Amino acid sequence: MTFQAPKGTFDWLPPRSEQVLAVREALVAPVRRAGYGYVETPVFEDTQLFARGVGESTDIVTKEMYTFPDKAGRSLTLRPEGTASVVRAVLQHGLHTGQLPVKLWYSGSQFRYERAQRGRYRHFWQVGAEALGAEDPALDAELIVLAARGFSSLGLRNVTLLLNSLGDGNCRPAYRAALQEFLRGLDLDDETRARVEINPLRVLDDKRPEVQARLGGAPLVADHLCAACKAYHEEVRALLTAAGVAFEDDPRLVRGLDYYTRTTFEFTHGGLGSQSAIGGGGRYDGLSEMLGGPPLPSVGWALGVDRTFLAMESEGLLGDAAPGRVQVYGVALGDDARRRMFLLVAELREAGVSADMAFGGKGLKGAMKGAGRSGARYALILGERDLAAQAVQVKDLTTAEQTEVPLARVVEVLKGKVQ
RNA sequence: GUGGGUGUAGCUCAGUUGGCAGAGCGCCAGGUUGUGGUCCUGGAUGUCGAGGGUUCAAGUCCCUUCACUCACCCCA
Repeated sequence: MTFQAPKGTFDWLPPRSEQVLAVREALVAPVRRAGYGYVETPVFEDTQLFARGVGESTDIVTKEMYTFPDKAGRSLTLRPEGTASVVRAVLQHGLHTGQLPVKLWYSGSQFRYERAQRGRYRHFWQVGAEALGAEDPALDAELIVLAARGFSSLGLRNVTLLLNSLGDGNCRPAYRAALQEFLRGLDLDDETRARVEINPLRVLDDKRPEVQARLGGAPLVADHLCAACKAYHEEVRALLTAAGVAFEDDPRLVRGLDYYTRTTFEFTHGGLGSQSAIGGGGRYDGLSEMLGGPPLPSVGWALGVDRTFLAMESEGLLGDAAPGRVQVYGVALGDDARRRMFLLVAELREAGVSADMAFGGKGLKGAMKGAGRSGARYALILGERDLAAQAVQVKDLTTAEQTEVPLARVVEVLKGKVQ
């Protein structure tokens, strides 16, 4: 062993890598059907984008970013999340000056410098969707429904949707002050006490039992929402109910990014251990302005691909049957036959038939073994005898039935067999 | 950043009061000189995570260190 993947990272290898690809596609499919367009942004951005967008007081910004100077001395950061980049791209290219909302989805690597554990890695994969430039509870509901459909299309049953509203610029300051006053009266450790001053809402999210025990009488945001926020939230709830998406009201659900306003939600799964969130998001009406743009009320989510994979594994949804990698596998004996097989395999691929062949000068037995392992339905056997007869043996590996087919017709015949 | 657990073959793991480095799976070859998946036979593969110490002798005991992993914190 010479090198290994950096701490907190891991490799996806076949056959699991094929499965994770399918998971990613399944999560994205509902969004694409809803008219969201694909956006791809750089893996690194100006550090200030995240500092201002995600929030200076968040753990992500204060402790978890991969920040580095480039050769010209610019401070860059590997993206710890996707929303800030999407908003930046929308503003930079003026997408918001066209018809609203702008609906976008993305899929890609995210990076956070954290101590790794099950379901939490320094390099992880998210798919995300954002709808920018419209304040409409139907948009919040649409995104939540699309995420729920993504999870259910994978067969996941043990998923819980938690829902809350954080209020807006009108009602949140008063709530924040009331909460702060309550929290200051509690006996808390220094770190938590500091959080009370910087971001009191996140204290509600603390999972430590001794902290939770003290939060019993804490004021809840639901009781402090202004009329507009309350009506908005009720509409989101009603739409979800109408769409048949079950949810739980969680007045303590806060989430760790500063830009959220009004609707927040999280999808959790019971099979993951402590890293139970497999997706989450919310409304971020003020983010555009924080990044120097015009008011652009928006909502979005990100779903964790790796965590969704783990959730599926815990529900036994992955199976262990490796899917066939190719439909046809070539076995050649002798140099002349090998050269001919090389061309035949290329012709098959051109014709739309997936094909592989034995490499490395294996004997017949070893090559046939390779055919079996490839998962191919058909093996093509070409020896000197067959070559002389301008024919190839086509063997059905599931029935062991073997027929001779003229070389000139074999592509056509196989095309018909695998259709 | 804090606390636990685990490091032995490619993988999953045994290894007794300290006494020749092991099994299953996988891989390779043969049984079958032109036929896989089953079966039988044989074979290869080790810095026992690393460094130091105790001992006639260390995978095993002691110290240090590294890696992985789980949990806390936080989050997808």
